[in-house]
Order: sequence, then structure tokens, then C-alpha cells
Amino acid sequence: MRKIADSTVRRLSLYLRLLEEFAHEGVETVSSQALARRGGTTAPQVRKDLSFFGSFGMRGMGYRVPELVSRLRDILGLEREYVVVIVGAGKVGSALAQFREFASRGFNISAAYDHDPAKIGREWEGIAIRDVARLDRDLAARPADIAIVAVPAEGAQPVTDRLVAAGVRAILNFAPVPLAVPADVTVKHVNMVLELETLSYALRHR
Amino acid sequence: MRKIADSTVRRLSLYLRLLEEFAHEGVETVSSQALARRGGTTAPQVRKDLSFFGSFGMRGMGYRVPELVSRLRDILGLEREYVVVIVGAGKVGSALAQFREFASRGFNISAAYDHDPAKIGREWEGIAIRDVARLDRDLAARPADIAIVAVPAEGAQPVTDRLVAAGVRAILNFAPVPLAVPADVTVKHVNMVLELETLSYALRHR
DNA sequence: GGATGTGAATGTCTTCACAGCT
DNA sequence: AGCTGTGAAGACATTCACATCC
Repeated sequence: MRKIADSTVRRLSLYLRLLEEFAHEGVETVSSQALARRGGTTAPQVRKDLSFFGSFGMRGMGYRVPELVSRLRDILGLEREYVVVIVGAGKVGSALAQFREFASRGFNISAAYDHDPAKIGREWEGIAIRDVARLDRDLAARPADIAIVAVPAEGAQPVTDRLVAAGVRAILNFAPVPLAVPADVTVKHVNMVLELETLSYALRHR
Repeated sequence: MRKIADSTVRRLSLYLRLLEEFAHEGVETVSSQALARRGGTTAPQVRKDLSFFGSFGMRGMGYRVPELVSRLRDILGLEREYVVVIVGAGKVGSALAQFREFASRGFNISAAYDHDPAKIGREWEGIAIRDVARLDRDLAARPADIAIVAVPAEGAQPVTDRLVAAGVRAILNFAPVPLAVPADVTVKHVNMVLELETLSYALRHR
């Protein structure tokens, strides 16, 4: 399959959420127009995004909601569940571990890791905090699909190397440093300060 | 000033962080090449990004680190401090309120708001949780530059309307719904589930 | 020599317009 | 008539190449 833009994938994820909303409201059929309106985008954009993956609609009618939901779940890889580990049990790790939406979407957090003895052995909402020294052995026993890196800047690259060596191929990075990984590993970088800075830029330039 | 792409602004913010790192290491001068290497981008990209705002380097030499830091801080609007309110004192709001990097970057959280009586009156690390009913009056007395919306989906649009009416012109939205705002208000949407979904897409397509 | 700054070329994403199906 | 699906046009972003200056 040819390369799909990240922006397109993000919109597909948005469409899926909107469609589930429509389904919940009992709507059976939806037009690209209606989806676009609710998603803050345009109808041609919706159709183009979907057309990269096939023809899911009916001309003159629109899209059948349940069908499009399952198509999108399939495209996004959401028909299966994922094992997720969190590395770093600080503020960010803790907030993410307790985040209900993850589990309800099929992203199951198997454990959190830290090296602080005061935290090891405790648990948050059923998620155990384990010694980061055990990370490699644990992953050998129970591989993870996705890792969330929520450690301080210095520790991020070393722990990433260990995760990659253990077979993790997708990483959500909250540490404020770019991570170096092999080409077959995907990294998404999240940085709240940077988001606020884009807002301060917007406030300044008018 | 002509319109600058969001991707450019995000990179400027990245460059600033990297430059502060270089400064901390005692580096006085840096080339676009060196910045690019550390930031995971390319040298022409760095030069182009900067050139939208002026000529800050010295041919043959590179950029003087302290000067470029202050130029970037100026461009990004970081020479001043910002008053930030958080609406919604759940898991997300709490994690953000306790997030040290905000204050150290000049984003000062003045208060958090909720309507749960069990939370109102408590405080997190010196940040008071106040009754959301007081939001409008409080903002009239002490205007906020930026609001962080961390309430459930249903409540997001109504509270946004109140924030906008109270003069807030920049919003960081954690609620899983697009927010409608006037054209002079900037909204940044943050959604962790969506980030994980782009990772599951990446895992699925290879 | 070495590195910036930038117009031009290339590549990528979005928008448009309309043929084609229901 | 209504709405999708898509090739083509247009807008936008990135990369390149090189003139320019220290």
C-alpha cells in the first residue's frame, strides 16, 4: 500500500470517533458532508481520505455507519488488542496509567516500570509498578506491542534502546528529546510545553 | 507577517529547547548542520525556518547560541509570562496542574476549576481547585491568556463558550470533541488515544 | 573555506469539479 | 436528484543549489 500521510491517519481516527457517536445516536447512514461538518473538515477531504483505502460508500446515499466503523477499525488496526507498557512512574506515567480510555479502546497496560524503590511494588488501579531492572526479562516473557516512555530526558534513549532490543516496534515518547530508533520502529513524540508554545506563538502574532 | 506553517512553529520550539541544551553545555556557536543533527531534521530546513523571521546567523560561522535563543523566545512569544487556567480537575487536569515544566517556562497556572464539591477547596501543589460556577467572575477579575479544557466531552463546548466570552483567546483542548470558536481564538486539540491509534495504524501497515 | 540566506524546483497535501452510480 | 469516488489543479511545505558574505 502506498504511503498515507500522518494527517490522513489522524483524521481517520477522528472519523471513527464521530461515527461511533452517530451510531450511538441511532443514525444509520451518514454523508461525507455530515461527517465533515461534525469533524471540522470538508466533505471532499473525507471522501479523499477514505478513497485511499477503498470505496465504502453508496453513491446517492452516503456511508452505512456500522460498516464504515468496522472498516475504519480494520484500517487503523483496532480489531485486535495491544499490550502496552509504561516506563517511568512519575506524574505523566501515573496519569496515563489511570487513563480509562486506553483500556476501553483495546490498549491494555500490562505494567509500569520505575527505579524508585518507594514506588516499586505499589499499584495504580490494578496496574503494578515494577522494577525497571526487570523490564527486559518481563518483555521476553510477555512481549509488548507499544511502549510509553515517560522518563526524564537523560534516561529516554537508553530505555528506548532496551525496548527496541526487546522487540517493541511502536513508542509514544513523552520525554523532551528526539529518540533514535531503527527504521522499522515508529515513534510519536508528545510534548505539552511545545503545545503551549504554539499557543503563545499564536497569541503573539496578530 | 505572512502565515507560518504550524510545522514550522513546532520546529522553532524544538530548536529553542536544543539551543538551551547547547548553551547549558557551554557551546557558543552552532551551525544549522549541528542543530539539525540533534533535532532530527535537515540543515536547509533549519535555515529556511529561521529565514521566515530574519537573518540571525553569521555566514561562515553559524549562529551565536545566546542570541538565537533570545530571538526564538521573542518569536514564540516567550519573553512574557502567561496566566493559564485549567477547567476540569479530573485525572488529566490534575496531572497537568502538577506539571512543573509549565511554570518553569512561564506558563503560570492560576487555578483549576471543577464542579465536584469533593474537590472544590482542595489544592494541588499550591494550585487551588475552585468552583467552576465562579469561573466567569474570576476571569473578569483576573483574565487568563490560555485555558486548558480537561472536562468530559459533553461539557467542553459550553465551558469553551464561557471562556471565549471571558476573553480567553487560546485553548488547549483535551476533550475528545472538536470545539467551535470564533476565528480570533486558537484551539490546539490533544488526544492520547488518537496518538496510540496512529501507532496501531503503523504496526498494522507493514 | 565555511556556513548562511533564499529563489527555484520538487514533492506532498488539499481542494475542486465532474463523471458515474443509486 | 443526491452523493460518492477520483483525476487534475492548486496550495503549501520541503529540498536543493548556489550566490553571498565572514
